[in-house]
Amino acid sequence: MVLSHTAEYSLKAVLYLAEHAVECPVRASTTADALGIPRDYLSKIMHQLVRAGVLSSARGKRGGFGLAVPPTELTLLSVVGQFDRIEESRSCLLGRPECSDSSACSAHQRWKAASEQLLSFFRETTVADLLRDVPMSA
Amino acid sequence: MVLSHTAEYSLKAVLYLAEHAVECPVRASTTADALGIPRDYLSKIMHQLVRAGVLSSARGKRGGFGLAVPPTELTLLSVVGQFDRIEESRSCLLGRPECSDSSACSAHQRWKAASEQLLSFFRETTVADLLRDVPMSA
DNA sequence: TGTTATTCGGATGACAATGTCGTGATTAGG
DNA sequence: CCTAATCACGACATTGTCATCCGAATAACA
Repeated sequence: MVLSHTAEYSLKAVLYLAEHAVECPVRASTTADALGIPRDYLSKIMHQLVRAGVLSSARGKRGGFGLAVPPTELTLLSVVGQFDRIEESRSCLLGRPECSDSSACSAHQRWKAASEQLLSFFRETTVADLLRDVPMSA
Repeated sequence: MVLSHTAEYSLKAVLYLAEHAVECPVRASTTADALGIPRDYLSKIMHQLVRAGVLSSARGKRGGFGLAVPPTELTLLSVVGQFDRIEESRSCLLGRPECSDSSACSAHQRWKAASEQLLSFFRETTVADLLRDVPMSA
């Protein structure tokens, strides 16, 4: 519910590359097979991450994908945000444009707290944080 | 992002009815026009809420829709949950089935906190809570 | 230079979410 | 009883997401 399939795939792939693409680039098909994601679709997702500056790619015989940013500086938002617009979580749950801190509906405070916490999770957690102790089996 | 269009429509409609359908039922088209929602689509959504026991309906000349449950006892989850499966928010952000409190990835704690807070917002907030002081202009 | 492995990226299809339409069932009021 | 108003509900159209296919472009290497 929170993340689309595409966004979840992108996050899994980035984590996989952070682990396996430290020396040389890793092919898209290798990544897709390891994670159980459709090859051609993941390829497209990774390509989009390249254009966003998150991944780097190399064509040709020993080509593949790798991180373009150190894991400690790569937030989950910069990955997932390419596909799901989680920043634009409405300030008002009901889409009222004028709902704000000054002119708030009574849900505003509680809703803001919940949505802000979700957003800050993606904004403050880095890829390195997710690699501490887990081998990312699947 | 958090709610689908359908779920957001349903919540808006319920709040509108909670305010305007206190005496007599309110027509679907009136509600749709007031909220800027496609008429026939909202009609379908409200009908689904009737079958779920959230709304009551009356056919015929002076028919329309009204709440079937007092606003103080109607949680947002019971409305929105008819359309979006927000309860099944994955325990692990990456869909790892074995990720749990005992076998947790390093994101688990923070992710759990954020998603739990979101869920409890919908589970504990009632329609009455959202009506305190706002006229729900749009 | 030619072959091969790989990314790049457009064309296309499957499917679900969203939105529209039309017909029938039910009720109020003349 | 008749008519207008309204919900009930399935059929259809549109749009967006997810996924596949295939032909380039590119680079390593013999």
